[in-house]
Amino acid sequence: MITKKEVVRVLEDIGKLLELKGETPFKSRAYYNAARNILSAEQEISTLVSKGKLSSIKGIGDALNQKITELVTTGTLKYYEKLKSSIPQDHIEMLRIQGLGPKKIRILYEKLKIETIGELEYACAENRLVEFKGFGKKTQDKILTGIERLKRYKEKHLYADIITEANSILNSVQRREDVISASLAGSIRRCNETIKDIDILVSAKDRSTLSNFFTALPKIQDITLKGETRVSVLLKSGINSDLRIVTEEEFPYALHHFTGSKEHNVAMRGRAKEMGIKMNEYGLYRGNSIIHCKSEKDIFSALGLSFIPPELRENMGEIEAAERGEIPDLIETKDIRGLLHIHTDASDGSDSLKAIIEAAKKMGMEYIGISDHSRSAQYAGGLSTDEIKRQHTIVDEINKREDKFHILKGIESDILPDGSLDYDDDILATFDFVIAAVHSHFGMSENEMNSRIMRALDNKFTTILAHPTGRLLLARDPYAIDIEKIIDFAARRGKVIELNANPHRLDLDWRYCRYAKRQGVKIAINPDAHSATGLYDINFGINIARKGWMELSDCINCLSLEEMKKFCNTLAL
DNA sequence: GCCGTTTTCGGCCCGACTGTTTTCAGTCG
Repeated sequence: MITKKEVVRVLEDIGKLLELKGETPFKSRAYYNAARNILSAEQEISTLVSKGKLSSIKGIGDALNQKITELVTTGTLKYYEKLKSSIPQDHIEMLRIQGLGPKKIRILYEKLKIETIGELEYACAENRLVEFKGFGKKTQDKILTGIERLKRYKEKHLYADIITEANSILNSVQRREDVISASLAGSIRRCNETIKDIDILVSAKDRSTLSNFFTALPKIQDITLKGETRVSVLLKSGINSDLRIVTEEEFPYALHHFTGSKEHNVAMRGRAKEMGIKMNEYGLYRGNSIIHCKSEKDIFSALGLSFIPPELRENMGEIEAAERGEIPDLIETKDIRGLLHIHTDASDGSDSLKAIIEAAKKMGMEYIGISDHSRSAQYAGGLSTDEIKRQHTIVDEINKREDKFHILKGIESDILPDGSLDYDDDILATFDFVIAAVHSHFGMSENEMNSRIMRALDNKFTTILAHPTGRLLLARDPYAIDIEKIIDFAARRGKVIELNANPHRLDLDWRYCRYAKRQGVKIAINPDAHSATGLYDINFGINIARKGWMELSDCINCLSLEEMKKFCNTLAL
C-alpha cells in the first residue's frame, strides 16, 4: 500500500517538473501546498481516499483529488510518469545549483540539449553559455561555482554543528556599538534539525559600516553578494551566512519575515490580505498607514493571533491554532526532572557512573536512568548477565547513600531480528525500565520490521522504544517502517516512544510527535549520552520536542522521581 | 491547480540583488 510520504514525494516532484516545464508558478505551488497539507493531515491517505474525504483537505480540488486517488488505488500515476519522461532526470537535481533556476535550465536544454550536470559543467568550461540572451560571462562563472559548491557542500548541516558558530557571529555583531538589535533568524531560529545557512538579522544606525564589518570577519572565505540591506557570504567552514540590515522600527517585522518559514509567511500574508492589510518585511500597512508593532507579538496580535513560537512556524496548523488561542505551552529545559538512556564505561560510554552522576546533579536533575548496551551488541561492549548483576549492586549502594538523587536501573536492549529482547524474563525483571532498540538487520522489509518492533513493544518488560526509525541525519536513511502503525500499536500497549536527542538522530521526527500526542503516546526525550557532556544533548531534543508541539505533560522526563517509579512499575505489570 | 459573503474568472506574497539589459527577467529567500 502506498504511504502518505510517497504521495507527498510524488506531488513535490510534480511541482518541480512543472516549474522546469515552464508552467505557471502557481500551478507548482498548488502541488507543493497539497503535499504539505497531506503531510500534516490527521488521517492516513488511504482512509481519506476510500472515504472520499480527500477534498476536505485544504488545497485539494477536483484535479488533485483525481490524481491522488489514482496514485493511491493503482500505485502509479500516469500524469506523473508522462511528465517525468518528458524531462531529463538530472534537471531536478540541477535546480539545486545556486543561481540556476527552471527558466535557465530550460533554455540550456532547448539550445544546447544539456541533460546532465556533467554536460552543463563541460559546456561552461567550453564557454558555450555566453552567447544566449540573458546569459553572460558572469552567469556562466556563477553556474560553474554553483556546480563546485553543490559537489562540495551538497549536504545540509546538522543544527548542532553550526549553532555554536552562528552564536559566535551573532555575538561579534552584537558587541558593536552601532548595532541596536540583533537575532538569529531562518531555520536555525526555528530549530530545524538540519540547516542550510546561518541567517542573522540586525538593526543598525549605519548600514554600510556594518556590512563592511561583516564581510571583513576572519571566518569568511568568499563574499557571494553585497547590497544595501543584505550581505551573503561563504564561511571557511563551508556554511553560507546571510546578514540582513534594517532600521530599528523595521526590526520586528523583519524578524518575523526572515524567521519564516516561507510557507508560514505565505499563509500569514494571505491572512493579512484577507483583513485588508499588506504585509512585508518592513511593516504591516492598512492603506498608506503603518500599523505600529514593537515586537513579533504585536504583529501576531494585529492579525488576530496569539504569539506563535518560532519553532512552530511551519504552516502546519499553527496559524489556525493561534487564531483559536490554542498554541500549546511548549516544554522547556526547566521542566526536565530526570534523564534516561545514558551509557557508562561499563559498555561503550567514555565516563564512569560517578562522573555521570556529578554532571546530572549539576544540571539540576532529580534522577537518571542508566542504560548500557545489551549482550548482543558486542561491538559496544554489551553487558553479560553477570556484569548486569555487578552494576545493580553498585547502583543499590549509591542509592542507599544518596538522599536527594536516585539512579534507575535500565538497559538498552537490542531487539533481535525475531522481535524478542536480548535477555530472559528473569533478568529483564530486575530493571526499573527497558529501552528496546533496533541495532542490526536494518535491511528487513517494512512488514518484517513492523512485526519485529511490534513484538518488542508487546513484551511486558519494554518501557520505551528507542530511536524508532534508526535514521542518522545526513548519513543514513530510516529503515523501512510504518511509523504511524508503530505509534498506534504503542498507544494500545501504553508504551513510550523515545525522542532521541542525539543531534545526529533526533528520532522520533518532530513531524510525528503530534501524531503520537493525538494517539496518547508519551514521549521520552533521551540524551542517549555516551559521556558526561553528552547529557547536554537533551537540549537538542527539547528543541525538537517543542517543534513537535510537545508540552510538559507529554514527556515522561517531566515526571518527579516518585511518579517515574510508579510509571515504570505500572507498565511492567 | 485552487479558491471564492465583494468573485466561477482572475487572482494567487513580496521585495532585493544580479546580470543582463537600457527597463527587465530570473533567482532567491
